Amino acid sequence: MPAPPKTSDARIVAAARGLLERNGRDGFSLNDVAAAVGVRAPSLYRRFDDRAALLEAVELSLWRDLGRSLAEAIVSHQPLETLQSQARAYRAFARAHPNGYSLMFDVQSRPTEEGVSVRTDALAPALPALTALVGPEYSLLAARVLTPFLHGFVSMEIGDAFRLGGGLDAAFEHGIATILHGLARDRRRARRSR
Amino acid sequence: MPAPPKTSDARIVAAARGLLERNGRDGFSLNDVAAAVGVRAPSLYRRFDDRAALLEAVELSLWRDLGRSLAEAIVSHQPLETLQSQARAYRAFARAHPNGYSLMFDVQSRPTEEGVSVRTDALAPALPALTALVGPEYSLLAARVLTPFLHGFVSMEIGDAFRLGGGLDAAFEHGIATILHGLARDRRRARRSR
DNA sequence: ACCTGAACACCGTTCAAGT
DNA sequence: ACCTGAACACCGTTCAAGT
Repeated sequence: MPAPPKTSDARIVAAARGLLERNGRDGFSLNDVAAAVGVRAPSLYRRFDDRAALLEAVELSLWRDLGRSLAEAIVSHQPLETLQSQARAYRAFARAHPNGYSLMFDVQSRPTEEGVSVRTDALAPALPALTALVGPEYSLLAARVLTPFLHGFVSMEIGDAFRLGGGLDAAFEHGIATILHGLARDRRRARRSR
Repeated sequence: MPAPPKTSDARIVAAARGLLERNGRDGFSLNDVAAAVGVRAPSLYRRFDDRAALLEAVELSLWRDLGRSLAEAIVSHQPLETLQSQARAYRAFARAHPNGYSLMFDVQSRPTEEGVSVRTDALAPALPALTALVGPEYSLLAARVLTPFLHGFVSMEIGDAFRLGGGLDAAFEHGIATILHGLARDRRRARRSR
């Protein structure tokens, strides 16, 4: 007999993402997700292998949105200005979705192959400006200075780990400026010594 | 009637810390902790308010150990060398206790007042060298560049987020060098413009 | 004084039964 | 074809009962 679906993968992921953001990782339950899409928990298993698989789908959706934000933050032909704008977009994304952001970097679940490619795609919009700033042979190393700073700063901010007062906006701007200028200087030094 | 305790706070915390490291955050259970110290789960509630309180005690023990590592890493009177040594100690600590480290920065649980002071104490051994490098009025800002980089780098490393190959040791050393030189340069510029 | 079994509410997950 | 109630194992947590 016919039995039309009551919901869809996309609706489930959207509901799960909203609930995760509202209730936090520890308050997230499949019962709530099922109820939010008008279904019972066992029905979710027709579409997702298990809780971890559903959370991974949420994670992928978050990475895609971050990639979109970074692409939209390309505001100039000046690599320095674009990278600053993208750094601000990155921070704004994390502050807008703190629980989602911490899921994106959750240590407990290793990224799958799809996860790896979605992450690579998400950060790709920042590569042209970074390469323009530091040169192609140096961009991977530079990314491994900039990205850790960004991730570390926003995850500490989200986790309330900055406790000694002072404006975080200014600290962030200063950190970005210090790092970007330091990276650009590294390149000049490498050139000179060649 | 007398009833001597079968265990102690310290033994419970030690067992919990070992189990957390072995089984991960999601595999951590009070039943396992109780079994490890020869007791039943309800007995743990005499000593800790709940699961969150026990995990917080584990977290505090980890922060104290990190502080000890950073203090032992003071190897020179040269601030640059000491900070590099401490950065390596920080990374080594995170790699030695990946599940513990991610608990220390877990976004889900806000730090308590005791948590705040233990964190401050843990990072204190790095302050003299940092102040010597960048000057007292600039050390907070500098800490907010260096600490995020350290935390971001090691949490990405632990979470397997560096996927494009290349040696992570070299990337870490390079990042530290770039940031420390950048911070020192900031100070010189600030001096000159005064 | 300290520990425990039993009970409760709530999980994630499976599966046979329903339509 | 899709959904569900019932069941299972496993949680964290409470508490009256044991010694």
